[in-house]
Amino acid sequence: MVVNLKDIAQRAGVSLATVSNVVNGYRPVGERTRQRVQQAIDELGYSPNLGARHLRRGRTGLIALAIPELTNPYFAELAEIAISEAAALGYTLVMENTAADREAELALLDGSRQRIIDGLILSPVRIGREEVLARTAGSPLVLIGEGVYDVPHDHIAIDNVAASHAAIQHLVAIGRRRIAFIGATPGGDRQSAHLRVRGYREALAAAGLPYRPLLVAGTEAFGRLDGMRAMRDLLALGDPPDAVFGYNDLVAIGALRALAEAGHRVPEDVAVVGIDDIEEGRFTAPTLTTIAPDKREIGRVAVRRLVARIEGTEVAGPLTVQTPFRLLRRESTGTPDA
Amino acid sequence: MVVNLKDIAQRAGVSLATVSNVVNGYRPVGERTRQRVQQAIDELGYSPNLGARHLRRGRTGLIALAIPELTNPYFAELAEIAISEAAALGYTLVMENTAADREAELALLDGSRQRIIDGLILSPVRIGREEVLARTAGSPLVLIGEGVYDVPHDHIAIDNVAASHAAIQHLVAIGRRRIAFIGATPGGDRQSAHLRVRGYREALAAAGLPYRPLLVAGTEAFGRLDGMRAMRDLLALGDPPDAVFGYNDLVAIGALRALAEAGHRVPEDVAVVGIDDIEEGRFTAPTLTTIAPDKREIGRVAVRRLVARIEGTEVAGPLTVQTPFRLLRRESTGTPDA
DNA sequence: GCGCGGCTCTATAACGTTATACAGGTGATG
DNA sequence: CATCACCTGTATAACGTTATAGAGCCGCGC
Repeated sequence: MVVNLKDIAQRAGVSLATVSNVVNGYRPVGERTRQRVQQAIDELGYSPNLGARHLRRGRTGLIALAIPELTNPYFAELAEIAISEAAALGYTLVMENTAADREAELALLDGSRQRIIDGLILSPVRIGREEVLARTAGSPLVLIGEGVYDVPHDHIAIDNVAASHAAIQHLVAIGRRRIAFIGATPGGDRQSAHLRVRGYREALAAAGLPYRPLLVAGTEAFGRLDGMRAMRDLLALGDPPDAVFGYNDLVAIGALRALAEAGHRVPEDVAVVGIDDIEEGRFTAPTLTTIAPDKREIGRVAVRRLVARIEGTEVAGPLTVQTPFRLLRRESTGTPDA
Repeated sequence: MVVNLKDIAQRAGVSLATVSNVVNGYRPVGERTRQRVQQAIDELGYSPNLGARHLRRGRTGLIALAIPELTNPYFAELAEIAISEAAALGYTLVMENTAADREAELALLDGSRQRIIDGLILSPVRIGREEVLARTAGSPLVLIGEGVYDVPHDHIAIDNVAASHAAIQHLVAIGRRRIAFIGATPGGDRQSAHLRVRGYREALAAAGLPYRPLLVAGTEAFGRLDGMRAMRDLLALGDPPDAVFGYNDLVAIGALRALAEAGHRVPEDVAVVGIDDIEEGRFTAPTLTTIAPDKREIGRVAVRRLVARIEGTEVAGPLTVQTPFRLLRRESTGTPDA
């Protein structure tokens, strides 16, 4: 049997409204009656019907986290953090899988889906500034990752150019000169790829190294398979690279596999660096040097900002938050950290 | 502005109830009026308020998938499948992370959480038959994975004993004699570990090989780190194994890492097999032989069964469904499939 | 011509909650 | 002693939907 407010009210001999006030403290209740009501709640085991509450309040208590692929460990780790953070704030997080599909992202931005969620955390991949600005749905939106949008929404991300720059700088520091990049997008439609290429070029220039277009490999997607294929192509060049920087850890891990298959030693012949610090990279042979974003920070700030917007709480700080990152040196660049 | 049934009714010049009937076809509506209403819906862009609908219907349209860890790629892949299957059936799937915690699993089984979801798909880890039977919450429950429960709920899983047996059989077939198992639980509290050890012992016996307790390594959890540590311990034995079967792919991948660090060749010195067929295993060096469960089938059947129970539809077949699996031979056992 | 069944559509009462307006009682104040 | 403000608690109207009961209309059969 399901217990509702009316049952409690009868049991405690008070009105419906009083019970409601005890439950959510909207208005003060005398100490004696409060105790009687509380006792009735405990005895009957009441928990509010969220559907009804949400109908009345106009909110559902649900927020969505939309990511391009759950099977990318980076996003799985991020989701795990966001789920627990949301739960701590009294919200339930539902995952949306956009599959890096433009239509899916657009549908989320102003779709009917919105009727059920109070707010959306979106990791956009295929859409840009215009699409975000054209958004009609009223519920709060927080963007994570990717590029620079300059839109009236919170945006949490690392500085992609600086992160890429740091990775290349490290490769230069260990003496590499022919450094390749895997994971540029032909059409330039993934902003973060564009930014990471920019950091790559800036770092090369800063080190006085030439920019060789042949060493920049485009990929269709950003998984292990893409990295492996691109690495094979690079190895087929007359003068192959002595280092590779992957768009993310998955791509870099695919490159590791291609290098192993072709009999090249890592890092002696080719050094490899990725981005994301997924756990997998701590167990590859060799272990993978990577740029580690602060996933916990990203997940927490994104959820907190969103909830603050939903509840109309004051939010401190600028719209765009750049979260810190650091370089983790492992075997794939030959110089593991202590 | 948010459009509701009343707006549509006014616009189309019909009653509220008629619009509702057009929307969800509860009762027949004349062709002419249906068209007028449909046109109004299209023009004003109506989508139902799910909170209100759910309050009225007594259902929320939400189902939960509770798994021990989202960062295990096996579960991430499974979740991706379940999410899309649920969406296809008109349900929204929310993820619950039990973190392999007994209290969390119990709370899900009969907790207040239930008020918001219509049904639960649970991958139990720390609870057994009694706890499931003691469940008080009324909403449907579907179990996935793990052991044999014999409870009045649908249960989707592979035959763990047979799967384990098949893996060992393969190792025997390629000539291995000292076969270790990594991922037994000391207390025996994870049922599937128990079953996989049983399959291991049965296969050894069938091959006329002795059961050596020293070659069965327990682990705290079932991640890469656990596998790595256990493998190190096995290598420290006076007479190390010539093959290893991991509780899952993650454990096996940890073992691969330990073997590489210690300078052992795989598969020449030690062959390695896992279970789960996570994508990662197709890119390790060497690639990982594994038992591949049919994840798509598991995810689909679990969601469909649950939805059928929720909606009171007739369900064919027995409560316990054993989904198929197959052995994928890769480099870590030296005999890749064609 | 009248009654009756069948077909559309309408009016309305829930579902369980929260917020508003109001009522009753008490203590302080003029 | 009357008045007023305050504090607790109550009655009730929403929120947007669906399901039930019933009303109007038309055609058919006697």
